Formats: sequence, C-alpha cells, structure tokens
Amino acid sequence: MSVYVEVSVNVPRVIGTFSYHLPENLIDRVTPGSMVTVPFGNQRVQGIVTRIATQPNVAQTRPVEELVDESPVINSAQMKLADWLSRETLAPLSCCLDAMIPPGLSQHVDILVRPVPGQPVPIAGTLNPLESRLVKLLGERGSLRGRQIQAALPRQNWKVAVRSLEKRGLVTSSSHLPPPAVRPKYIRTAQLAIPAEKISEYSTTLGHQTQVVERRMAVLQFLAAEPWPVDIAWVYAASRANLSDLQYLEELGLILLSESEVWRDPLKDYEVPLEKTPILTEEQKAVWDEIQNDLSALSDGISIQPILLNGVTGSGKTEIYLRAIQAVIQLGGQAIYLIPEISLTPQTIRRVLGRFPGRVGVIHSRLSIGERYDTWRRARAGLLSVVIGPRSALFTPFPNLRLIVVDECHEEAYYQSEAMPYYHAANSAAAYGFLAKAMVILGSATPNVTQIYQAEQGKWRELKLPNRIFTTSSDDSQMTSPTSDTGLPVDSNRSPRLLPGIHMVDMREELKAGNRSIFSRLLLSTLRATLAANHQAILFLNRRGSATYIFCRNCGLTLKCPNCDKPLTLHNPLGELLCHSCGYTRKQVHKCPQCASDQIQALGVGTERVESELQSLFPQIKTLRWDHDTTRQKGAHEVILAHFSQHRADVLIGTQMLAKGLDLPLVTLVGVILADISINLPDYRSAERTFQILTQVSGRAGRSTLGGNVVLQTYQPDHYAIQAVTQHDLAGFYRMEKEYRRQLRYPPFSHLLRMEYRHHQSEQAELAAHQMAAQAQVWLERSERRSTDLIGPAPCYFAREKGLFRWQLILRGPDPAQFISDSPLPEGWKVEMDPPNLL
DNA sequence: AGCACGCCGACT
DNA sequence: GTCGGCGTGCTC
Repeated sequence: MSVYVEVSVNVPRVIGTFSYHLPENLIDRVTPGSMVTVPFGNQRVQGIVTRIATQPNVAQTRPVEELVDESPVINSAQMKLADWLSRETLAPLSCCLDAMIPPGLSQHVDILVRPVPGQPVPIAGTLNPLESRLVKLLGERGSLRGRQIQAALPRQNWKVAVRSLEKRGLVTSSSHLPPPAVRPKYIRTAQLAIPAEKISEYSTTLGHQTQVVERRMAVLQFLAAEPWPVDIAWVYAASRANLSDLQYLEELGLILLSESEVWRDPLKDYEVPLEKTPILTEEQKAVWDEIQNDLSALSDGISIQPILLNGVTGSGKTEIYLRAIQAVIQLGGQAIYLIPEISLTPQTIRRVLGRFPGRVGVIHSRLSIGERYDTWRRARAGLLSVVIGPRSALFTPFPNLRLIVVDECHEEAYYQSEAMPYYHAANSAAAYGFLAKAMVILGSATPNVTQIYQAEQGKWRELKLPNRIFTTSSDDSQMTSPTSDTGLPVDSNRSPRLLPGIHMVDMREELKAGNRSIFSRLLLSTLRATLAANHQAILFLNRRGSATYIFCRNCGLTLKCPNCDKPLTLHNPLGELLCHSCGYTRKQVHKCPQCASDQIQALGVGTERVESELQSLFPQIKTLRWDHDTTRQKGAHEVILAHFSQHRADVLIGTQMLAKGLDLPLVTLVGVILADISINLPDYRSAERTFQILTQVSGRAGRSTLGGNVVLQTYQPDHYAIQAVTQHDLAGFYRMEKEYRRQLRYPPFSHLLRMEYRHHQSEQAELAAHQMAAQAQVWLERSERRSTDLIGPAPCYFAREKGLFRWQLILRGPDPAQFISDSPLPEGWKVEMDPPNLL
C-alpha cells in the first residue's frame, strides 16, 4: 500500500497543494513539515509536506524524490500560522511557508543555459542584438543560470532569446534546482586513542627524522593533556604538525580523527556581565501578578488573550518582558522577543543576554546566512530558549513556544511591505499566540488605534504602566546608563516621576514677532540654559516630506528627481542635490531651469541646516547629526550614540531614529523643530503617526533626576494630535482619532484592501489601474453590498519609485477580501490587506 | 515559474 | 497556407 503526501511546492504564484507518493525509503522519514524535492511538470522543485494522506487527490501520482532535511523544517504550530497568514494576507501558502525557512536553505527553480561547443560563429545579421549579446556572454562565462543572465542583461527579454538560440542549436537549456546554499559546518577533531601513560613507548617508532618524531610526539603530548576531541587547528598550533602527521598517527591507531559539527554563533564574542533581577515597583508588580496568573492559566491549558502592555516611556516594560521570558524558560518553554530592527543595538542584546546567558539567539540583517541557519537549527533543536530579532524572528521554529514579546508594537517596521506575504508581525504574533497556545505581550507607549480598539473590544487585554520609574545612579539596574553617575545637582523643581513638561510654540506668532529663524525664542532660551547647565539637548526633525527642497520664488518650480518625482534635497552646503529615494545626485543649480530666474534656492529644514544655524548661534558647542546620511555605514548608530552618551557632544540633531528607545540621562531638553509636517500627508494614519513619533521623541527628555523639558514648535497648535502630545493625553487622542475613523469608515471600523500597480510607463500604470477599477466596480455591484466602496484609482503619493510609476486603488469595507479571495491574485498587482499606510 | 495549447495577424 | 505574437490554464 502506498503512502501519499500533500506537498506545497515552492513556486511563487502556484497555489494549492499536490499529491505525491512516497518511495519505500522515505516512508518513515517524511512527516508534515518535511522539506522535499518533487518533480513538477518537467522541473524539480522544493516543497513542504503539509500532510500525510492515504488517498491521493488525483489518479496518477509521481514520487517524492528526496528529503532535504531529516528534521521537519516547519513544525505544527508554524503550519497553522502559515495557513492563517495565507488566508489573512491573500498570499499563496507556499510563500508563507517559504518565509519561515532560513535564507539559503530554500531554493527556487532556475534555468541553466549552456553554450553548445564547436558551433560555427553565426553569420552576421542572423541574430538580433540581444541574441548576439547572449551568445557573447555565454562564450565568455560558460554555462549560466537564469539569475546570472538576469543580472548581466537586466530588463531584457532574455528568455525569448534563449529559446530562439536553442532552436538554432547554439545553446541548450534545462531546468535546474540549486542545492541549499547553507550547510552545517564541521571541524575535524583529534583525540588520543591510547592511555596517556603509554605515549612514551612510541617515542622511537614515530618516524625516521628526529624533527618528524618530535612533531608527532608533540601531538600525542598535547592530546594527552586534552583528553577529549580537539579541533585539529589547535593541534597544529600546539605541535607544528600537519594533516599527514595526524593521518600517520591515526593509521598507527594512536589517535582518533573525526568530524564534529560546530554552530556558527554571532554572539560568541559577546562579553556580558550577568545581570541581577531588579526589584519591581508597585505598578510593575501589579502588572507582573496579572501576567503570572495568565501564565499559570496557560500551563493549565486555558487559552489566554494577547496582552497589550500600555506603558509610558521609561515605565519599565522591558523588565516585565524579561520576567515573563524567565518564567516560560522555567516551565521548559521558549520565547520569541521581537524588536524593531533599528532598536536591535548591542545594548539591547546585552541586556537580554545578561539575563539568560547561553540561551539567547539573535537574528538581524547583518548575519551571514550560515549564522542565521545555525541559529534557526539551534532553536529548532530546543538548544536556545530565547530568540531576539526583527519581524522575521516570529518564524523561529521553537518546539515549545510559550511566549512572544512584541516590543514597540506600534512600529510600522513590523509590517513587511517588500515581499509576499505582506504581513504585520504584531498582528500575526497575536494570532500565532492563539494557534500555538503561547502568551503574547505587545508593549508600547503609543499603541496603534487599532490595537487599543482590540483591547476595548475585549479581544486583547490591556495592562497599564502609566508612570515612569525614577532611578538614580545607585539604583539604575533597570535603566542602565554609562553616564548616569554625573554628580550633577538634582533639579528640585521637578518631580522626577513626572513626564517632561511640553511647551508648545506657535511659529506663526514667531513670524509675526519678526523672528524668521527656524528656532523660536523659547527654544533658543531653553537651549541656552540647558547648555549653560552643562546638560545635553536633542533637536528632532520630522524628516518625512520636510527636507530642504529647491524652490524657485519666481515661478514656483520645485526641482524633482527625474526617477522618483520626489523633491531633491540639498545635501551639503557645497551644493550637491540628492534624491533620498533612489540616490540620484546632481549639482546645485543657481538659475531656474524653467524661468531662468536666480531666485531659486533651498527651502525647508534639514538636519544640516539645523546644525549650521546652531553652530552660528553657539559656535562653542559640539553638535552631532544622526540621520540617514551619517548612519549609512555599519555600526555608525552605535558610534554616534556612544559619542553622545559620553557627553562628547552637546546637541544631537536627528530624524525618526531619535524616537527609538534611547536612554540618555543627561538630556534635559528635546526641541521639536516642526511638529506638524507629517500631519498633512495624505494618509488616514498621518495624525496617529505624528502623535506617536512626537510622544516617543518627547519621552527622550528628562529620563533622570535632572528632569526635562520639551519645546514643540508648530504652525498648527490647535490640531488634536499636537494638543494630545503636549498634554500626554493618549486616551484623549485615542477618543478623537477613533471618532474620526468611525466617521470616515477607516480601520478599525473597516478593512482596506489595497491594490497597487507599477509600470515604467505612466500611461500603462494608469490604464491598468482604471481597468482594475472597472473590474472592482463590477464585483461591488454584483455583490449588492453597499457597505464596500472603491477609493481610486489614483496615483500613489510617492508616485514614482525606482523609475516605476505607481497607481493604486482601495476597497474599503467589512470584508473587502471576499471579492478576490476565490480567484488567484491578479498578475502584476501587489495586493495588501490593511497596510499601515496608503502612501 | 515553465510550458502547452490556442486563437488571431504578417510573411513565404 | 505557415510562423509567431502572448492570453489562459495546468503542473500531483
């Protein structure tokens, strides 16, 4: 009797599973989650076994060819998650499974093109230019895979050329499945095979030359001192012997050579002092009690709700996470700790590592595929207890996952918008917790409106930490900082447990008063006082859409990038213009290309402008810029941060990154240069994003006994988001924002299905968008559901990206996915459910 | 993703 | 009459 399996093949756009039968030798080795290779059409492809079946779906089945990994690469909880993701994001199951497999292990089919040797050079003119280039390329480099040809001949229809050349007998092509690009790493080891005291008996029989004998004897002596398998590199170093010496000794039966697997561990060079568990505040204790109750309910098999830990900056959320992790480790479980990639600094890693030494794995974008693969395998084997990493760490294959922490759960970085599946890691974590019977803690000082709504609806449970923890240098185990011991006097006017006071400045009034500077009088005087007290300041610039652009005062022309249509920004005073989207640069212009006026100049505010104005006002101070330009190199974040936290600069000027969880005790002033820039972006979440980023950046001020102030400059002082920030009024903001969403039927009161089309010709993109809109119109009318409406088609706000024109349309309603969920995704379209922005 | 099948326009 | 464009559908 045959055993059948259902296989999800790793081919994008192929949906559904396929039946195969297992050959005799695989029957006991293949289980659900196994990675196999199978024949598919006339190619070999990778696939994941979704289930074992006694009956196939079709009359004729082909055999599974090979088992790629003896252990399943997807466990049963992950299988459920993949299934959920597939339904939720409308992505094929194979894409969702592929997202869970470490890069390098999963492979897609490719074409292999080989030149046929000995063919006469084709007569000139018989080949088209592309075919000639292809023949030349293959002549120079030999056989090539499709991706290599793609790289050499970008944006060319090389597949057609291959086929035509194949017909003429100049090349042959075949389907090719590359083997996994990652493998376990082995080292050779040596071990003494005789009792140590017998070594001397061989002192004369190890060779003819004294030198050789000495060398070989040194090996034996070294191994006698290390009576376990030793990396042969160590043996070489200790004895100056070589491999043939070792092989000779092995032949004599004196030593044992073998291979042993080593883990590539990116954390092995970290030196981490063990951290003690700090004492909880009353508030933390109350939260912790609740979490403990939930954990014990969970152990009793009772399912629990995701926890939304709503705590202001500095309220000690991290300690709660760490305790929860500790608790699940004690129960024999494992935890996933998600953190936005930008916050994944050595300090963060150390803090976790210090509490769970030897049990922590880390994932980040700079790991080699080998390190990632090994971290993944150690997790799968249960050799790790915690994995900390960005959104993809959600897919860590722990055998007994009990906890998922999502730090800064409001962050947009949790949404994957680059590749299918387009998923939100925070929402997915909440669902995964239910599927895997694990606790989920989502923490933030500024949860998203949709997240608070989940709690309000009773689907999530909200726990609050409304107050900051106050720490001094002698009690700083929760808010560690290298410079907290400053000896500076405590500002007795401020209660340190309070959030910083936020002072709003109406910039229109400044203009009326004749102040044309980018700094208000209040910001200047506060800055002066801060610097005089030898404290530090942060100046925050909401970069998005605000950088210095080049504007002609005569005709109104704005210089734009020829590729992306976004305003070019003034990069440095020497006059280079830069597109922040694609990197295009050109020289500064002094004459308007449209009207030839010389009234064309930089307008707006960039970090460089803030820095130079600051320098001219306070020539004696040291400033540091922290933005995309200064942090491009690896490790730049850490360098700048270390520099600033050691007080080697007085003012830090920066953009979005400043809002992340920095802890800089000497900072007593945060200046927001222009608070309202991002409010006016054409997106339904722009007020929310503005509120969040301003709250986060304000939280950087006064994290120590020194207290702190925030000066917030704005042209829209009456806007509810600005008002809420100044009053630390999350609840008030939430009420207003929720009402706005309800009235305009935006999430959480509806779902948005966004469809985007890109094309290098603007007319093509527009046409496709209109055709799709007409199709959508038909769906909507046919459904007789007036509750769903069509928004668009329209060009996206960022209308051009990498030379492609972008158009979109949005279906808004209670279940907009119903219109396309039974049919395959429209080709060439990017389809997203509830993306975090519509720009 | 590849490849077959299939239905319309421009060539021998 | 054939060659070849790419539109639709299938691969266990």
